[in-house]
Amino acid sequence: MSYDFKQIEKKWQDIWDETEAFKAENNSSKPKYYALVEFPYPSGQGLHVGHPRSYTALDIVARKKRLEGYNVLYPMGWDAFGLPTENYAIKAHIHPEEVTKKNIANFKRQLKMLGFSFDWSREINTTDPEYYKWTQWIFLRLFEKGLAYKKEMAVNWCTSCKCVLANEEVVNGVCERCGSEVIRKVKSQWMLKITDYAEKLLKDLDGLDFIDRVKTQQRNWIGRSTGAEVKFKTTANDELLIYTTRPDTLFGATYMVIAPEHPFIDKWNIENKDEVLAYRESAARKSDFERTEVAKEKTGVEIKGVKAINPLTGKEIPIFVSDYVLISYGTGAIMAVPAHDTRDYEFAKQFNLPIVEVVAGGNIEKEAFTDCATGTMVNSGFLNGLSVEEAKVKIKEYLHEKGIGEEKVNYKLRDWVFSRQRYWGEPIPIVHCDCCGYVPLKDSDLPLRLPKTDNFEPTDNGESPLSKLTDWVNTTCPKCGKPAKRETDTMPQWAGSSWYFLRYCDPHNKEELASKEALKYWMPVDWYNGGMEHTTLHLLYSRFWHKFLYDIGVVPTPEPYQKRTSHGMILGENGEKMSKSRGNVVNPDEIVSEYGADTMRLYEMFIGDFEKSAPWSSTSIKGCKRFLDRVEGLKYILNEESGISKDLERNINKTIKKVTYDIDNLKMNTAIAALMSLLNEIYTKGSLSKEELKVFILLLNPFAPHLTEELWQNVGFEGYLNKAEFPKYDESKCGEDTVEIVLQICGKIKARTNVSVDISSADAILLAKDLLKQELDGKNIIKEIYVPKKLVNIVAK
RNA sequence: GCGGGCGUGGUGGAAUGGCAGACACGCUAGUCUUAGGAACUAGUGGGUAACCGUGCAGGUUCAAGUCCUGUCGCCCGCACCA
Repeated sequence: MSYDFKQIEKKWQDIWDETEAFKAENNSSKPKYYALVEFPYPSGQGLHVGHPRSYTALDIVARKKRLEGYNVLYPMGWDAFGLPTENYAIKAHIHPEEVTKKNIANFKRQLKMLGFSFDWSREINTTDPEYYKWTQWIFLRLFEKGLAYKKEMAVNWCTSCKCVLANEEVVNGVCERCGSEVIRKVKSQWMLKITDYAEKLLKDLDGLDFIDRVKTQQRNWIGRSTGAEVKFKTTANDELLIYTTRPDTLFGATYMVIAPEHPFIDKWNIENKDEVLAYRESAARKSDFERTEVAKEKTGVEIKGVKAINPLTGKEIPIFVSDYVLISYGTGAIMAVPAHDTRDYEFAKQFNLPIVEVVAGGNIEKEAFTDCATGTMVNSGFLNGLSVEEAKVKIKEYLHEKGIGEEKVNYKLRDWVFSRQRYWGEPIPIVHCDCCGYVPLKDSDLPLRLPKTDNFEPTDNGESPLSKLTDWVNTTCPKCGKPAKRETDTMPQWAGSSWYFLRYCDPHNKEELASKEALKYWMPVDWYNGGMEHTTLHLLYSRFWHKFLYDIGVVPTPEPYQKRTSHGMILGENGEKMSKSRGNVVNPDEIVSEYGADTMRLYEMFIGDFEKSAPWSSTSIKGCKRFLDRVEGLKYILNEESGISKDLERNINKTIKKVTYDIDNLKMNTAIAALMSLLNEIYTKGSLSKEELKVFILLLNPFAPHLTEELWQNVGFEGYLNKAEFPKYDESKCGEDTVEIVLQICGKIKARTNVSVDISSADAILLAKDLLKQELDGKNIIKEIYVPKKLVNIVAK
C-alpha cells in the first residue's frame, strides 16, 4: 500500500504558493516567532542532504508555532558572493552572475520540492545591489566610527586562491576552502576592529540560550586572560614592557624573551646583532603554521650586550629572542619563569638557564609546576607563605604602588581582515585621494555597483581584478573633487551574512536596511540553527555587527539571536564525510523522487540525535516510508462507531505531550518514535474515530506536511490544515489507573504485579511481601522501599 | 599538551539514579503470491538453564548505562596566547 506522493506533494506545494500560506505579517496582533536557518551558499553541486537536516528541524518548529497561533517568520535567501562561484566562473568562462543565477534557481527548486514553509516573498540575495547597498552602508558607518581602518600588515595569503584569508579561515596552516598552503604576505588591508567588542561579545554570551559547545568555542576564540603588564629596566637604560598572567611568579623570572619582530632589536646596541638579525630573518621566512608547531624544539638567540633587571630581585637576567613569543599578543615580550611555565621550562633546559622554584608543591626537577590552585609561595620575599591566588592580589598592589606594573586584560581575538583581492564580492565604497586620504562615498551614491566585466580573473601581482578596470578605478574625490582612485578590494564572503537576518524583517525597504518598526517587532531571532563550522566566523562576526548597529541606534536589541542550536553532519553510508571523491554522496533529488519529500524529511529527523553526526542509511529510510504508508492507510480504518478506548485516549494525550516537548527541545527522533508507537497501537486496536485521526494528523503535520494536508482534506476536515490549531493535552488524561510495578529483593527483579496508581506505600510493601513470601521465607528484612508507580524493593538477608 | 563530549544488540539509536535495549533498520519463520528488493503476522541482547549483560577496573547507593575515582578507545574544540 503506497500512496501517490509525487502527485500529492506537487499539489500541496502549489496550493501553499497560491494561498501564500506561510507569509509572515509585519502588522499582526499575534505574538511573533522568528525562526532562522543559515541561508545557503548556492554552490554548483546543488543541495546537500545536510542542508535539509537543519531546514526541516526549524520548519517543524515554524509549522508547530503557526499551529499554536504565532505569526511566524521563517525566511530563506542566498549567500551568493564567494570564491567557489568565482573559481568556477573562471574555469568555465561564464560570468559569476550567470553562474549564481543558475545555481540559485536549482537550489530554489530543490528547497521547494522539500515543502519547507519559507516565506518566499522575503527572499533575499546578497549579490543584489539593492541588498549590498546596505552592506556597504554598514561599512561606511563602521568607517565613520573608526572601526574600519587600513593597515599595512602581514596577512594570510592563500597561494591557490590568490587571496587574503582571515585568521578564522586558516585551519592547520592551510586554506580552509581549498587546502592549499597559506603563506604570510605584507599587504595593506582593510580591517574591522572587532577587538573593540571583545569584552561585550564575551560577556553577553551569558544571557543567551546558545548550546554550550558554541559558547565555549566563542569564549576560547575571544581568549580573555587577566594578568599584569610589568616594566623591566634594562642595561640599555630603557624599559621592556611584558605581559604575564602570573605576576605572582615574578621572583622566579630568570630570563626574558622577546619576539623576533620586537622593535627594541633595532634600537638596542647589540653585540651579536648579525646573529640576532639572522634569526629574525629565518623566523620571518617560516609560515605561521611552522612557527606555531608545538612539537618542534624551541630555538632562540641570546641578545648580548643588553640585560634586563628583575624588579623584585634586582638581579640582571639575560634577554633572548625566540619565535615562541608572538609579536601579535600582549606586548611581544615576556618574563620567563621556567619553574612554572612549560614553554619556559623547555627553553631553559635547552639553553641551560637557571630554574628557580617560587611556588612549592610540584617537582621542578621533572617538570614545570603550573598549577594555580595548590602550592605555596617560596623564594619570593614578601610573598612567601601565601597561596598563588593571594600572591596574585598582593603583587598587583605592590606593582601598582611602585609604579612598575598594572593589571591588564588581554584577548586572543584579532581584528578582522576585511579585504579580498577578488572580483565576486561587494566593492568597498571608499575612494583614495592624494589630498584627502581615504574618503567614503556619500550614502546617496550607494550602491556602488560591482562593474560588469569579463576580465574578472585574479592578477599575478596580488591586486584585485577590479584594479584592471581603469575606467572604473579612476574617479573623483567625493570631498575635494580632484582625480582619485577607487578602492579595488572587495569585501569577504562574511560581509553579506553579517546582517541578513535584519533584512528579512523588511526586505523591500528602499529607505533603510529595515524599518525601525519591523526590527522592533521581529528582533531578536528566537531560534537560529546552523553549523558548528560558523561558530567563530559568521556567528561571531554577525554578533559584532549587530552590537555595533545597536550602539549607533539602528537595531533595537544588543544581540541578534536569542537561541542557537547546531545540527550534526549527515555522513555517507560508510560513516565517512560525504564527498565526491569518496563517492558516498547522497543526492536529495534522487531520494525525493524515490520516496517523496515527506519521507526524506521524516528520515532526516529520525536518523538520530539532532546534534550528533549520523551515517545515511538507504535501508533505514524505508522504515519512514513504511510509516507514512501506514499513516495514509488510517483513513480506511476510520470508524465513528469504534467507541472510545481509554488506553488509546491516554496514549494520545501522552503523545501530544511528548511531541510538544520534543519539538521544543529538538528531539525530533523521539517525537517520531512516539508517533510510530501511537500508530502501532491504533492498528492493534483496529479502528479509530475521526477525532482521534484529527489529533494524529495535526501532530504529524510539522514533520510530513504534504501527506497530512491531503489526509485532512480526504477525511473532510474544514479548511487547510496549515491554518488549524495544534492539539493540547489534558494532563489528567495522561495518567493510568493501574500500573505494573516491579517487585525486587535486594535490587533483583523477582516478580511484577499490577497495582492502583495511588496505592499507599505500606499497602504496596505488604502486597510485595505477600507475593514474595516464599523467597523471603527465613530471611531477615532490613529495609523496604516503595517508589510510586515503579517498584518495591525489599532488602533481606 | 590543555579543555569538552562520547563508548549501550548485527545496525541507527531510546532510557528525570528505579523493569536496559523504546522506535526503527536488518535478520528468521509464516501468510498472500507465477514471482518478491511489495504488503501483512509472529519472533529477534547472550545463555539449555539458574543467570549474565551498557569499553575496562574499582567505589558510593536499597538500587548505577546514568553519580564518583582511575584506565583504555573514539570524536570535537584550542593549541608556544605567556
